[in-house]
Amino acid sequence: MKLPPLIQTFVLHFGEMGSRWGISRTVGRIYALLFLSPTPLNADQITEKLGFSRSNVSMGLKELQAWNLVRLQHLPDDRREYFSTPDDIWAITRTLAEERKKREIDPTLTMLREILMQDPDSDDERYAQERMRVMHEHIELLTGWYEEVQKLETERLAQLLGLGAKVQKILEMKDRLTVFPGRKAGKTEKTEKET
Amino acid sequence: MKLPPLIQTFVLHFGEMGSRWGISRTVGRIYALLFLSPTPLNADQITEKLGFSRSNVSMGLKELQAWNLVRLQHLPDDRREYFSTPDDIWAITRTLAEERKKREIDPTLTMLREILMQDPDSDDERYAQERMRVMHEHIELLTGWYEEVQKLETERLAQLLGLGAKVQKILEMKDRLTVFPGRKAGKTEKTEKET
DNA sequence: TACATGTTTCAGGAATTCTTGAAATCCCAG
DNA sequence: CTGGGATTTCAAGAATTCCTGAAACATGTA
Repeated sequence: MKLPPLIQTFVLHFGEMGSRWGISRTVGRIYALLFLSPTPLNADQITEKLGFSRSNVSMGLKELQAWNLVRLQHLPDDRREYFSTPDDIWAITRTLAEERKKREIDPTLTMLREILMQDPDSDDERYAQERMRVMHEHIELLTGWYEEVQKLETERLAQLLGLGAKVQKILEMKDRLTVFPGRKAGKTEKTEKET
Repeated sequence: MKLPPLIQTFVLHFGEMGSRWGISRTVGRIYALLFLSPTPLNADQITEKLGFSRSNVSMGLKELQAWNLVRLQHLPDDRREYFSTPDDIWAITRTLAEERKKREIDPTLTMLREILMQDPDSDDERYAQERMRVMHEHIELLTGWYEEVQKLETERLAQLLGLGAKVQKILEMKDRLTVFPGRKAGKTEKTEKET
């Protein structure tokens, strides 16, 4: 692997982190390389730059495609497949969140729903089921919020994140409006749900 | 392993998911068992219920302690160590988020900061560094928001999540107040940052 | 100190995951 | 239809991670 030092550091880091992110070292490095590349790369170029086998690169690219993390395109007068990552970092984040949810959360929600439909046979099971009910409700709350937020335009999302905890100020304001309804109270009090 | 069926399903599921969560099968199962248990359990009880080796349980508990996911306590007149998970699902979520950030995000932020201090030696490096700068800024925005939100009381947080995308309504309201300042505009326009 | 109970360490075998090269497949141009 | 570049599949070897039993260690008690 011969890469400029800055790029190499980044690529190696992504490789090492790969295991913590649920992908392999190879896949992490390929992604990192593509992310930093000003132009799309084909499999042979990746092989050459990273120095592992052609088939390994092929597998890695396949996995990245399954994650929707790379874009495949063709160049004019060239039969080879070129890969790149989206330019928009927000888009990347959205994809990442979506895919991780699909892999890490959804199966658990399904499992919980199935268990909660069954009847407990003992006190231990009754207690366990109650714990699972709480967990299920909690995850639904989190993913429900996530899905709503995922729909926001990037601009709004950035605005929300920029606010940080100042959201609290807004919530407090809303409370005041709800408790002592003013002109705008009608609009906001519908947003009340549970405390 | 002999457990009531509902509990066994949950425990096995957590074991299988373990790999996707960055923990091992063993650790996943131990955690699941503790989560569902109405009383704290000691290592021998866990060994007995899950049916793998005592030392494996010991390792697993050690790892769960490193994650701050289990609480160690002693019972009167008993020298053995008993383990349990916190009752509060919000507390569990906060811990999980904190630890994952520590393992999955922070090292990358550190690496990015180091690279960004260096001078590029070529156009490729210049381009790469620009990509990294964007990534770094983006992650800082996300983690900055996360840290703010992590400080909120659980009640406020639940309120925020319950709102979902209705937050957008509030943001729009804020916009209106900022553009055409009314009585409350002074308070909210300070929260403006970047769009 | 000797003993009993409980916990951790650790080296090696088991299981899983990763990586590779060779062969098979695909697909377009001529 | 054929030739050849491009990609994928696959079985086997390499590397890594997981799990175990035995031994070491720790701690409280007599």
